[in-house]
Amino acid sequence: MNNPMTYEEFQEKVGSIILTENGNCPVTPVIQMLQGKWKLQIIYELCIQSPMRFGQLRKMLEPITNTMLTNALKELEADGLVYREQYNEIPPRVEYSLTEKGRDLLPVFYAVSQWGMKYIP
Amino acid sequence: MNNPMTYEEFQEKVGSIILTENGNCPVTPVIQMLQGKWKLQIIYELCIQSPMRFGQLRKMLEPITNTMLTNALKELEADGLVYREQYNEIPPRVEYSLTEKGRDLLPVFYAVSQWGMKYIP
DNA sequence: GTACTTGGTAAGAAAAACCATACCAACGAA
DNA sequence: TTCGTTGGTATGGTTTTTCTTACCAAGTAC
Repeated sequence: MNNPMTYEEFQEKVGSIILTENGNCPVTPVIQMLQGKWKLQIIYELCIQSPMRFGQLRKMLEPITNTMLTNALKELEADGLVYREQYNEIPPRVEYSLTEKGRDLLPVFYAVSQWGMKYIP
Repeated sequence: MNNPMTYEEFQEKVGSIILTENGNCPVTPVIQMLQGKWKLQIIYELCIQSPMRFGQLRKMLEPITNTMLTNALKELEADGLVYREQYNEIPPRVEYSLTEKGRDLLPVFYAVSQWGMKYIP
């Protein structure tokens, strides 16, 4: 991918890669899953350190609010990207980590960061 | 990436890949650039066929409105992903195509679609 | 018994994204 | 002269997302 492709080469790759057999785009639902102001940053923090407590995450993501962090984590958990472990202690302790499904996004991040390093100044 | 990594292996990859020298995340701005209900679909259509006229795109993306298509295309053009060529004819003719920068997103789409094919039922 | 801790909830306001509808300019065809 | 064409713009309304603020439960330290 370092030499610019011809348009014909590009077309060929697109046809075999982006389209699945039934003609649906598998990219859109993934991007939708990662949408929202905080989700990527949460995943990013959990890449760097895992597990992390709720309060730890909140401090890293300042100025995120409880509400937003809770909602984003719930959705990430519902999508199977994040695992939540609750300990029966007082004051409460809850730890979040990436699942294998979440960690498998690494090649995506790799591709994006390659692009970003080329094009983002 | 077909065999699950250990967490240590994962950490190592993250450290060398996702972080740029200055410590900023290059993933977030890319995802932000692709956010919005229509942008990915526009890029997708332009992958399949390029160049495309405004009206052609609108028909492919039905039920998109003029306003939304115009806005999305403007932003994609401002981000350098889409090229707009206007011809001095009546009735007007305007053609849109992907730039090299836009086409270079292909590895990203590839990585995403690999993930999607593994995890999206 | 009072204050402090953590990991949240609840309710409503503000902001952003999105949509519906109407309109326009300029030329060619009828 | 009127209609149809294309690629938009303008305006205002609805819906979705995000933010603000206040509150809670249950222990522990003082």
